[in-house]
This record gives sequence, C-alpha cells and structure tokens, in this order.
Amino acid sequence: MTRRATAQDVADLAGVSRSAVSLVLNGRAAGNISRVKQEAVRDAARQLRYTPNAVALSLRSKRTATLGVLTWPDRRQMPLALLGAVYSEASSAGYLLMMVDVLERPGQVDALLDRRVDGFLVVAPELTEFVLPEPLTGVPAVLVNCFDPHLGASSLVPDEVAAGTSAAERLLESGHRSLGVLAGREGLASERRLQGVRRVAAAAGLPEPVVVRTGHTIEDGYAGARELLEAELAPSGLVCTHERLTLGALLAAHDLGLAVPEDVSLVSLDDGEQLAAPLVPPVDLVVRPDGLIAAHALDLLVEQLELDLVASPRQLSFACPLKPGGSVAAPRQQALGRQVGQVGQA
Amino acid sequence: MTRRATAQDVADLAGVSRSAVSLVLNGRAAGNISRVKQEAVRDAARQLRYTPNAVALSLRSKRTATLGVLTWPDRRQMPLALLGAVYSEASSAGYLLMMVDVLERPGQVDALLDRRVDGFLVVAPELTEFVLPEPLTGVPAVLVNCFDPHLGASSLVPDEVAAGTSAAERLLESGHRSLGVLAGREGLASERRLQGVRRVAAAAGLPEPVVVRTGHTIEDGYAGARELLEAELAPSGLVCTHERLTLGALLAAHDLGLAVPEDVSLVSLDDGEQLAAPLVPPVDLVVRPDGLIAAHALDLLVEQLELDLVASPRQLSFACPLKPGGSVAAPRQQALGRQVGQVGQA
DNA sequence: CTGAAAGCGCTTACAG
DNA sequence: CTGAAAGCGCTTACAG
Repeated sequence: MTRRATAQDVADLAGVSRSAVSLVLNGRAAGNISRVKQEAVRDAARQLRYTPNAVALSLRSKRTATLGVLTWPDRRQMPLALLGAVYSEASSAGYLLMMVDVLERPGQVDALLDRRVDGFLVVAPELTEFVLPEPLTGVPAVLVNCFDPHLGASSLVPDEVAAGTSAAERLLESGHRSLGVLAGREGLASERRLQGVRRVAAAAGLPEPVVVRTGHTIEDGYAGARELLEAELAPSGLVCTHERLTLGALLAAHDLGLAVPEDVSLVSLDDGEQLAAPLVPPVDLVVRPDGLIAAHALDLLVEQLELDLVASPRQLSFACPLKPGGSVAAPRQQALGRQVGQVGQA
Repeated sequence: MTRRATAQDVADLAGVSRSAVSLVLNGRAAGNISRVKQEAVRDAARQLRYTPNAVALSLRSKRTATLGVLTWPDRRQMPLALLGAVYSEASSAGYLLMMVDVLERPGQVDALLDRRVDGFLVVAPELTEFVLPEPLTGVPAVLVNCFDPHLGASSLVPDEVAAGTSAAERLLESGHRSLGVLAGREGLASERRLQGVRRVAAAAGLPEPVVVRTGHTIEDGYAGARELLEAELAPSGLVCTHERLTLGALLAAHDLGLAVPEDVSLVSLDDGEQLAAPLVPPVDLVVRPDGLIAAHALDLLVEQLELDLVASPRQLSFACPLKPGGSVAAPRQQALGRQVGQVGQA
C-alpha cells in the first residue's frame, strides 16, 4: 500500500498549519481561516486524495463506528437473513460490523473489546436464551432473536407462539379439522411454535393435533411426514415448524402420491432460508420480519451509543405475518376417507 | 462501558514507569527490569484486567490485524460456505474480518481503507470476473471464486469445467448414454459446468446432451426438469448445475411419478447451500472444496502481509471431488422404452 | 537497571 | 485570523 497522505501532507502542500487543515475539512473554518487558504486546503486535500486516518480518529474520539456482532451457526447454518438485515441497517447508520462466531471462538469477544467496538449485537440463529458474557456487562449490547434471562441487555424476538397460532389458523380457515405438526426436537422456537398450534386447536374445540418431534434436516422432515401421512387417521393439514422440515414433507407427500394442496395442505414457519416459499407449489409461510427486527435493534443500540447511556433493558416482541402461498386448500371430504397411493419408492 | 485500564494505570499501581509496563508485558524485560518489578507489573495488570488498546497499537504499528472482505449476494444468497471457511481461516491466522456488500455499498470500500485494514479478500457467490476497484490497486488483495481479467490480484477458483466433467462421468460410469443438463442461464459457473458435461459426452461418443437453460430458482429447476423428462426421448441421467435446480428436478421427477434413482439418475454441482446432499435420496454431489480454497487464500494473503511485499499475482485452480450419494443407478433397459406416469398434479 | 521523550495521525482548546 | 501545544494509548530507541 503506497503510503497515504496525512493532514500534515495536506498542510505542507497548501502552505498552512495542520490545525487549519482539520478546521477546514471539518467545516469549522467559518471566521477562522481566510477564504483563500480554505480553498488551498481543499485543493490540496483533493489532489492528495486525503481522507483522515480512522484509526487516529478513533484513538482521539474513543469511537470506532464499528459494532461487534456475536453469532453462531445452528446445524451448520448461520442466521443469514437476520444478519443481512442487521448489516444493512448498521451500514445506513454509519457503522461497520465485525462478526464473530461466539460458540467456536469465544475469545474473540475480547479481541472485539480490545479493538474498542462501540457496541455489540448478538444475533441468534434460533430463538434461545443467551446469557451476556461477563466481559460485556456494562457495554452497550442488544440481543436479536435471543434474550438474556437475567435481563443483562435489551432483546428483540419474534413472537413464536403467535407464529404457530397463525399457521394453524390458516389451516382452520380453510376448513381443516385434523392437524398434524412436524416439530423440531430442539430449541425454544420449536417449542413455542408447537404451543401456538396446540392453543388454536384447543380453542377451536378440535382434536389434539398429531405431533411428530424430529430433527431439523430435510431427511427428518421426510421421515416425520411419512409417519404422519401414512397413519390410520392422517391429518389433512400439516404445520412444519422449520423450512427444511417442510421441504422434506413435500418430498414425502410426493412419494406417497399425495398432491399438495389437493390431498394435504402445508403451512411452514420461516427460518430465513428462503426454502419453503419458492417451492412448487409455493408453501404458505409465516414470515419472521427480519427487516423490522433489525431496524429496531439498531435504533435501540445506536440510541444508547449516541446518548452515551445504557438504557434499562427492554424486551420487544414482533408479530410474524402470514405470506399466502399455494399449499393450502380445503380438505377433501372427510367422510370419503382417503387412500394413500403406492407410487414412487415406497 | 466503564473506562478500561491503560498502561499508565498499571504503571501507577505497580509503581513503575509506563515503558516498564510495556517491556514486561511484551516479554522484553529480560535483563532490563528487576524480577520484583516484573512481578509487580504482572500483578497489577492482572488485577486491573489490563489489555492493550488495539486502536492505539494500530496507530503505532500501522497494522490492524483486520481484513476487509468484499462480497455480494447472488439471487439473494450470500456465499455462506465460502465466507464461513474464510472466517475460520482468518481467525486462526489472528485476523478479524469486516465484511462489506460491495455491490450494494461500494462506498464502504473507502471506509475499510480509512480504517486501515491490512488487506482485502474478495469472495464471490458465483464464479465471475471481478475487476479490482481502483482504490485497491497496490493494496494486498486476494480474489476467491472470482478473478481479475487484468490480473490485478491473485485469484483462487474452482475448476468448474472439471466439475462438470466429473458429474457427467459419474453418470457414464453407471451406464447412462443419454444425458440431460439443467443449466443456469447466467454466470460463468453454469457455462463452464455445462462445457464440462458436453466435453465428456463428446469424448465418449455419446449423442449431444439435451440442455435446458433456465433461471436459478427451485421453480426453474422444476419447470426445466419437467421439460427434460416429459420429452419424447427423455435422458436417463440428469446433471444439474446448481443445487436449487436439483431440488426442483427432484420435485418434478416425483410429480411425474419417476423414482430417483430407479427411473432417472441425478448428479448435482455444489453451491455451498447444503441443499442437494441432504435430500431424499441424498444427491450425488460434485463438491467445491471451500475449506481448501479458503486456507490457500489466507496463506497467500497473510504471506503478502507479513513479508510486506505484493507478490506478482497468481491464479490457482482447485479440483472439485465427487461425493457419492444415492441418486445414481444404472439406467433402465433402453430398449424397453419408458412411460411417464401421470401421477400427482399434471 | 530505569525513566523521560518521541512519534503514530488526528482534533480541540489555547495563546498570539 | 493563525500556529503551537496537548493529548488519545501505545512502543521503542535513547539518555542517565
């Protein structure tokens, strides 16, 4: 890297002092520096392509305009959609991000602290508890898609129970009376989404939904859906708590010769992978509002940074709207019963 | 953030000078500082949890131990696998990363330069040309999954032609003689992968593969595969140039009542989404060696940084190994012909 | 063996 | 209207 120009270089070229350069370039020249010299400074700066060294600036101002992001993958998957939204909001607010895998490399939290990032964002791949690490106490931080049980920082989370509720209601509204749920075995998100479905069924006086608890892979979804759909009294509508499960369920339905939505209806919850919505048919999706969550997260954090006060932690919850697709239809006449076709690899 | 201890604080507590603190903590105390004072310094540092301010360090050393990463999404998808591998290697080498969406926010390249990152990594979501931006000339930089036609920097790319070749050979070895290709409409990767397939077919004296050029979504794969599989002389083996196309193809096969691999064999190229391999059945995959590429990229860059010389640009190409799945089998007897079932939604 | 000084590149009071 | 000085927090020659 050829050495970059400093304020001194500009001053020399313009024939003024270093402080004059600073004044002019920061718009504080009014009534301090003569018009002629102002122009000289601007010219010199342009000519040398001068831009202040942000490191020096940071040392002086004690601000880096940089945020630390603590995240981690869940089943090899980073919370990409959420991170993207966070990045976008941070950029707009003038911050750059340093991301760290806090599970794999917890020590890097200290590296971030040493570098004097202005604040922290914790972005979880799945709703979970997250106890703020000890070195972060007193440091501005906001939790996204996770929350601190000890209330060490503000948090923003999707309302997963309501999301499950919406999914189930979508099926009810189309006339389904027997619901099945393909639910992840782990994690708060699975738990709450499932809870939402159950709540709706109970409130509507429906029989208990049939639930299969399973892993979170496509294969798991496939196997779980077969179990559900091959049962004696197979449900007519399925809620899948995770996108990859939905994908597996669709494959399973096909293997069983069941058409979606004619033979079985599907509603999926969103994990930000953009996997369920662009399926064939596009699956009805309860969407996590990543953009909204990220925008509020940055508002909250930036406010703390600019006012230089650590606000008392708040917990914000976000509704998840339903994005209609083509995977829900009225159930076939219940009375007629239904035969599971024996097509494809049985 | 409660004010963090400085070297001065440690010196005061230990009753020595600031320079003594620096010497001791940097292991240069030997024969300079008395044993007693050394201990005093260490104690004080521990007690105050002193850790040097990396910003001040950077101002002095002109190194930030930070790398700028230029990347961008392709069809809303970031090159996650590659970025993850790059992150992991960078961490191991002691570097933190600042990532920037260079398409959406090209101005942030300057922000990175102002912050004096030590070097740059450009990580492309799909093989492509990438002309190094003007402000980066002379700055240590390495291109990953892309290359500069003007040779402005070293680059590391997967051998996409050979990847296509491997995919096709996989089918040939199982006895397939009629190949179909579902190929993305855009991008060098599609082009080269397709070229690899064609080359194999030609070399083996097979008929020209039937090619459908299409978009890159799951729906595109679905539609394209139907076109291919419903044709008069449908191919017995399919190569899909992208994971999402593969997914669509599998759905299409199912809708047509074709079992994989009994009725049609499938091989996919890898885009790092981990979508094709965990399918049901797991699809045979030609894998991009992200870990290897990332490791070499960092070696190349770190070498430049530590030797402080900008090496003359090199172009490295990486072979993509085949990861066998369960989606390839010998074709049905050609002579018998085959009927496309009319199951599912036609 | 130890402390005072210089300097990395900035900006902001503070004299003149 | 302008320049010299201090200070952000470090480390490394350099005197004593």
